[in-house]
Amino acid sequence: MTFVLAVDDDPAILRTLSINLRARGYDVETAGDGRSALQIVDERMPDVVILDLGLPDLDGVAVLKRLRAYTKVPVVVLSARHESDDKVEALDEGADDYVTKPFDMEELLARVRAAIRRSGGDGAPLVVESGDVRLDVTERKATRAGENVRLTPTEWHIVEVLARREGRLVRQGELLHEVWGPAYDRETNYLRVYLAQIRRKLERDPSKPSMFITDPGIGYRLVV
Amino acid sequence: MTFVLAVDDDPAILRTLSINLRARGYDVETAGDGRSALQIVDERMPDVVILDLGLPDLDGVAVLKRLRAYTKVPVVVLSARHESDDKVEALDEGADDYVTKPFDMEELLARVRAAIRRSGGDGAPLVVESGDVRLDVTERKATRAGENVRLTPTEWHIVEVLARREGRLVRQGELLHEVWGPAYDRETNYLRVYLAQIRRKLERDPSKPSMFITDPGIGYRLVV
DNA sequence: GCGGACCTTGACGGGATCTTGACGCCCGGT
DNA sequence: ACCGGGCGTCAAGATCCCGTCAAGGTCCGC
Repeated sequence: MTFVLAVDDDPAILRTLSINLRARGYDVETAGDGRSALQIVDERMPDVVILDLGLPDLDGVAVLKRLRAYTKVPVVVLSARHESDDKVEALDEGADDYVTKPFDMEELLARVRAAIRRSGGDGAPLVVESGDVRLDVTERKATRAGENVRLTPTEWHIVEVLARREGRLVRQGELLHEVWGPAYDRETNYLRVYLAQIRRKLERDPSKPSMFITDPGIGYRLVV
Repeated sequence: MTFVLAVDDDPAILRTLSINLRARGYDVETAGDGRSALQIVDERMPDVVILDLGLPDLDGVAVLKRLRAYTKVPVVVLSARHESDDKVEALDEGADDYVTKPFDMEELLARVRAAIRRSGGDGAPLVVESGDVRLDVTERKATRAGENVRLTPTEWHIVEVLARREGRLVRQGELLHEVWGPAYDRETNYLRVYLAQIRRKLERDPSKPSMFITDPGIGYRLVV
């Protein structure tokens, strides 16, 4: 279910958006101010955000900035006609598209669809190579000396997190949160088990890892 | 993916068009008035436009004129029976074909296909061959060892999505969104059922698929 | 309104995958 | 030398996911 977050201070608009989006089969949540919007994003990353620029607490642009600090979720901005400065600023800050109020619902829906399509499309394909090992993360294809190697979903998930920060340290807690969810903090044995499996499949000498390096007491890193 | 823009002021007709076109594997966007139609064309040139002549804001002919000012995108015009003047005028303005309301869906689809074909299509026709199996996606023709094989619309839709990304991974969610709509995310049993049917019809040994490969927990891919 | 093709939905067995606990090793601190 | 924390390894049981089948249900043409 595609999950849409709509943010506006006008309950009537939220209602209209909600009804129309739900009628098209989207899962919708609404927020009346920036604070709760950020909270919702935090606990359940939407597939797209519809963001009004005029909010009671935080400025819409401020919300966008905060979002962009840690996610690339597509954002379609709503702006009243006279707020053209804000609009430009919002696009600069990484909004994906904008619609001016009063807006035509069909147009908004079209732009939402377009935003989802673009984001679901090709993010930069993520490929890591080291020695005779090749990891195509977006395609979920791993080869070693030309041979296909099968990784399980969880193994891929871990590899993906490490690959996205290739060379940099990823703390144990971050890995656990990312792969198993925020409730997991101390189950470092999961990491031990899976890193061992990954190494067994990919490392030349699994007992002397050259790609998947342990930083004892801190975390792991993927070096090429 | 061939991209169709449907323009009509009647939401019911848009819905019907949308459903039928999507079911045939087209990517569809809709517009309820001339202004948003032009906007969509502006941001993402369609491969064909279905244009109703009776629109709330701009006249359909006016829309067509504006389109023709900068593009040769094929346009199939919809016209109510009594608007014969408009129809003639539309053809003069460069419409490629017309269909009178109430229209037969199959006829409209045929004319849409014809318009796309005349315009040179959206690129090379999509054909996949593997072993003794041949899949002509654009023509909706499947053969196996020379024998015709019948695929249902939904089966074709799935095959098309996989064929357009031949060799690459298509995630379960993408397939579900593409074929069944954004509300479907967890109905992976649909995929299981249909992939089984497709394999039964096309694979040499359906229990050991060589074309329609499962990536457990992630998605499917079509390899040749 | 009848029949057939197609789609939806639930159930189930088997196999892959995940979870969990136990154990031994290395290493730094005492 | 002893001890404890952190790590790698292993294996067994639980769980999840896939392929398969079959029973309705819906839609469309005759």
